[in-house]
Amino acid sequence: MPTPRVTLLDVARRAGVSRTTASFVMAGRTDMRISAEAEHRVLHAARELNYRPNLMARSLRTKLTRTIGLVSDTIASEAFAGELIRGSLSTALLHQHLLFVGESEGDHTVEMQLVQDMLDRGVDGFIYASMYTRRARPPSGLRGHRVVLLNCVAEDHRIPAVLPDERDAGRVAARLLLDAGHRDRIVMVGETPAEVYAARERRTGVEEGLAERGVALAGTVDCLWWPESSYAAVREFFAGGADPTALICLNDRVAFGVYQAAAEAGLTVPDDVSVVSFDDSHLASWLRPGLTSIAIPHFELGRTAVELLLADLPAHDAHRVPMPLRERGSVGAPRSGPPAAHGRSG
Amino acid sequence: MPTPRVTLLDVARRAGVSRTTASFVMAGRTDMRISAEAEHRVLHAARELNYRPNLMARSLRTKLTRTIGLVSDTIASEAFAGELIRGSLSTALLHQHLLFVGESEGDHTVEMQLVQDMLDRGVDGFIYASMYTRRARPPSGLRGHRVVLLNCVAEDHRIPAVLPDERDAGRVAARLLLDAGHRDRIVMVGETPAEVYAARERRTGVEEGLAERGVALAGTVDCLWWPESSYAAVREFFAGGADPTALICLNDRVAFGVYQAAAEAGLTVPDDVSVVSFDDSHLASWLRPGLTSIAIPHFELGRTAVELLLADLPAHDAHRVPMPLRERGSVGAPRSGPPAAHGRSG
DNA sequence: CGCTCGTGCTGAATCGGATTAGCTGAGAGT
DNA sequence: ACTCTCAGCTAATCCGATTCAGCACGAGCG
Repeated sequence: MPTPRVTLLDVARRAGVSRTTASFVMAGRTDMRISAEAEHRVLHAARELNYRPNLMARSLRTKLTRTIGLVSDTIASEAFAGELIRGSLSTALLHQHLLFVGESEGDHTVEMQLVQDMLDRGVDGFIYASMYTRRARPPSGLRGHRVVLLNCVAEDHRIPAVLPDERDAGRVAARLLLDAGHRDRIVMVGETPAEVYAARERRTGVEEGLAERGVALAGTVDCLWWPESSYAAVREFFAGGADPTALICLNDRVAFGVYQAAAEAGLTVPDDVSVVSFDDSHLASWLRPGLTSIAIPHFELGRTAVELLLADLPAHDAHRVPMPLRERGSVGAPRSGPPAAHGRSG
Repeated sequence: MPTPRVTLLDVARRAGVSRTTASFVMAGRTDMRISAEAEHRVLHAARELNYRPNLMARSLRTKLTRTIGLVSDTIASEAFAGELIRGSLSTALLHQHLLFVGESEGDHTVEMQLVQDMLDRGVDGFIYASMYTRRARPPSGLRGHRVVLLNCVAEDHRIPAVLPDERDAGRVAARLLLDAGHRDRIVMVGETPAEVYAARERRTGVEEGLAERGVALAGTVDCLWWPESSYAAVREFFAGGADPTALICLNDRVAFGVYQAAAEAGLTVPDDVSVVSFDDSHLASWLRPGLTSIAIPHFELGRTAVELLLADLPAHDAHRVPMPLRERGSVGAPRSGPPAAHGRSG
């Protein structure tokens, strides 16, 4: 039954009051005096008729739609995008909001069209999300509207942003190893170009975490953030006689390569060498032993962005979301004595 | 600059015509006579003022919002969900529509709330999507509204549905092997419970495809759709002296297990045994040799659902989307002579 | 007894478009 | 000269809420 929609007038008539009165009761407003009697009649009638306000009509008047636009560069490519959307979505729903989702695929024209289309539909605000943390230039159409950046920061820092707290994650990784007993044979694996936020922050965090207890990195293995690259670099590192007790990998793919190189060098994780990493991708749970990794909190990022948007907080620099440590089996105590001889022969 | 919105009245005034005339020009309607002169003035004014119609106001009158609700059970868990959304999204955008995205996580209450919230915002139609093909009971709130089912079918078959053409995919797999020269030593791997749509259809398709050329399956290896299960079952199969030239795996994870079992039996893919599979997940491209697999067309499924919804086609049984064959290196000609001896010793 | 005041409520305007009904002035037909 | 079209436009209404500006009535007060 495609029921003809019940309007406020229907409710008012049934309750024997004016539309105005019905409206005030439904809005729960107390600044206008309504008798308990009338209020009850209206609520009763609304329930009986199964009244649902027409949000388009309301929006026309109030300029509010209880609707948020999520504009991102990529939805499909990375598996975790789903979690990010899910976090935003469920939080929006909690606040009686709905989410328009749009993806630009990096195309600036598409992005502008999306923003326009959403504005035409009167979204109350925007979440402008990037799938990897970067410096971004949100489209000009967003100026003058409520916006929260997700996983990116604007050039002028005038827009509130939600970011994973990469620096703290670095500190956590450092402390984890220190607590396990490692000290001056901790090495970092992976390049850290200054313009890559996650790289810079993670490294800084690690160094800070170690410095807190008077320790410094024993060295760095420079390589791309891919298994092949880290495998090759770390194999050479071992071959050159290096003898770390722990390796901090800048992401799970790097750690994957490190596992391969360690196995080839006859080293066991974590007995001979401990490994800790960042991202907590699926890979981390697939590896043997399970890789201890510090997760990117995708769901929380989405949740926080929506909370921030709806709370309309002032734009301080950035809101950082803690990155949770997922401990598996790749970190242990360092070998106590001097290192056992090792090599390809075993 | 949070520009105060330009209204139709502003445009009309600037063009020196009435709101009515401006409205007709903007709507591009020809059933009302407007001089070329007036039309030009209106269009010019609209452009000058950068006029954008207020869609809430329009919707209030027309009951159309150019908005679609996508309600699904799961967004995050499966990686391919992104592609499905992306297909729907880009197609909607092409038709000047926007997409509300909602996920129920299987919770019926959440699902109902989502549908209500979307209806309150006047969506023109729904896409009710499932992340794996199944029989579904769309919530009662959808009754009387335009709906397309995506990746699921309703019990009463009264709602148009979009499904991957699994049966045709089965035929394609069969023909691929026949064309490569295989005939009566083709074996299927994976269980096919009647209630699992993909299983039933894929098997039927394979049998049809073979039957077209007078061939029948040489046998079936029964196992779950997971690597461990197929590995164990196929290993036993080989150990029992079975000697297939080709294996049709019911998905890529099954094929993964088959690769392992084949390697262990000293069989090379595709020289000793050809393998073809379904899904075309990432796994297929990761395996060596690359796995020839028949893809689930996620993007196309999303696209087709939106097209169907907007075209308002009558509900015939189901709209089937072709599953494209992705050829890699796992299918070759069968060994010509009698099978070489083989076993664990190679 | 008339006047103010507070309570409880209502009529009408408003938001920005779409749409219906009708008005005007020029040229054609008789 | 007098209707009759018809092209070309406009006034008015509607969609369904929110909200401003009162209005009636009874109690309290001097």
